[in-house]
Amino acid sequence: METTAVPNRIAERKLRDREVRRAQIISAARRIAELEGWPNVTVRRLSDEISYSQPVLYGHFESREGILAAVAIEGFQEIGLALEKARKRAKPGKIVEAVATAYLEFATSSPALYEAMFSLSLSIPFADANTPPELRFAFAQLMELFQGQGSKPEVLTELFWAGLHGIADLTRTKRFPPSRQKERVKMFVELFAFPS
Amino acid sequence: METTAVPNRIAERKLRDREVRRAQIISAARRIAELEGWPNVTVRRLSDEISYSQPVLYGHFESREGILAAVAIEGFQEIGLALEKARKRAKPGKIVEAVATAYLEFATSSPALYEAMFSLSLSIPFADANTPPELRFAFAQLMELFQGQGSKPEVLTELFWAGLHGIADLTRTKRFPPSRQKERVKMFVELFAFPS
DNA sequence: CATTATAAATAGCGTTGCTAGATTTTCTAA
DNA sequence: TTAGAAAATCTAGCAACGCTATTTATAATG
Repeated sequence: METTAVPNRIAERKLRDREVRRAQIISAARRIAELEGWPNVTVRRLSDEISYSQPVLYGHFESREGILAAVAIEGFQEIGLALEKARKRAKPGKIVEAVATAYLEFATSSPALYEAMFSLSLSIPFADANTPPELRFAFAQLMELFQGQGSKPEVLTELFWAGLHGIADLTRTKRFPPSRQKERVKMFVELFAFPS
Repeated sequence: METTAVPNRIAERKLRDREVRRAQIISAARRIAELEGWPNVTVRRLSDEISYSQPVLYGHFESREGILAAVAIEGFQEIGLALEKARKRAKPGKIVEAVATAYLEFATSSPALYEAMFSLSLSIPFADANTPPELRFAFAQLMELFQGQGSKPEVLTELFWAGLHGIADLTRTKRFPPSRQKERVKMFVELFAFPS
């Protein structure tokens, strides 16, 4: 019973090490992307950051795109939690405003992460059975807002999401001047606060 | 008077030829992008399509990105015209709906072009003095819709644009199922039809 | 300790955007 | 008409990219 127990502990340690390294890769990718942009997140650069040779990365991810996809999923996890927190802490009547603000705050404070989630065209399945739970959870937070009222909460949620994403994306790509952001959010919230 | 007239005609012809080739490059880029995606639009591939060597392309554009930027500007020109047409032909009371539909129709029918305009992060200046006129014109078409009513037509226009872009982008990247598109447009238009 | 299994590194392939330098074509002027 | 200048174009190659077959080093096993 001990001759098998030792190999188990070793195997477990190896697994832990693997996870640590995987996390390091994702973390390095995020950091570089946020500081220097996604084109600077090369496989060579990442292997340098974690002090391993390139092929090691391919033991963790299928391809460079796989790394970006992992970052994106981490992003969906985080935005989901941020939206949930905003929704639960908001005063009644200010819920829509709080969630909208949280969404845009997330996009503004981590533009490269937001870019990975939406703009880099990664092949993450969405509205089907293989959709990662992190994505479902994030979308569910938006759905909560329009659950009671109206006849088509799904469509309304989609429009709310589309509006927020549009603002975030056009701001991120410098189409919108950041100066009017407050006004924009105010008017946007009014549109969705009481959709007769 | 003739010794100078002849060189002029030659110079003019050369200029015409240059323009033709420039247009060929842009056209080939659009075609390939729409059929095979932007990653397949390589400088080698383009030089092949126009039957010239690679360096010739760099006599027309500063870089590969410069070619994509030219495609994007062509796209803004076209969407501007499409929106204007929709606005002018629409029945009174149906103007917002007509423009919204035209916008989404444009994005759906030329997804790669739309991607070049918005998703590929090209450095086209926007809200400053160097903004290309094609962009100003396109945005002006949206502004027309909310000119009379409300106190802040600019902000309202931005929100309308953001909403349309959000729908277009999330549909293009498979976040939204195309099935509910009609419903989405209907509800979206209602939100903006009478913003008290 | 010898052997086997596993983990990691080296080295290199094919492709990319881009460009210096050689070459050809075109125009100018004697 | 033709020699020389100017302009246009091509050839060939660089550095960097994603990715991988093969070799080498490390670790676990009997």
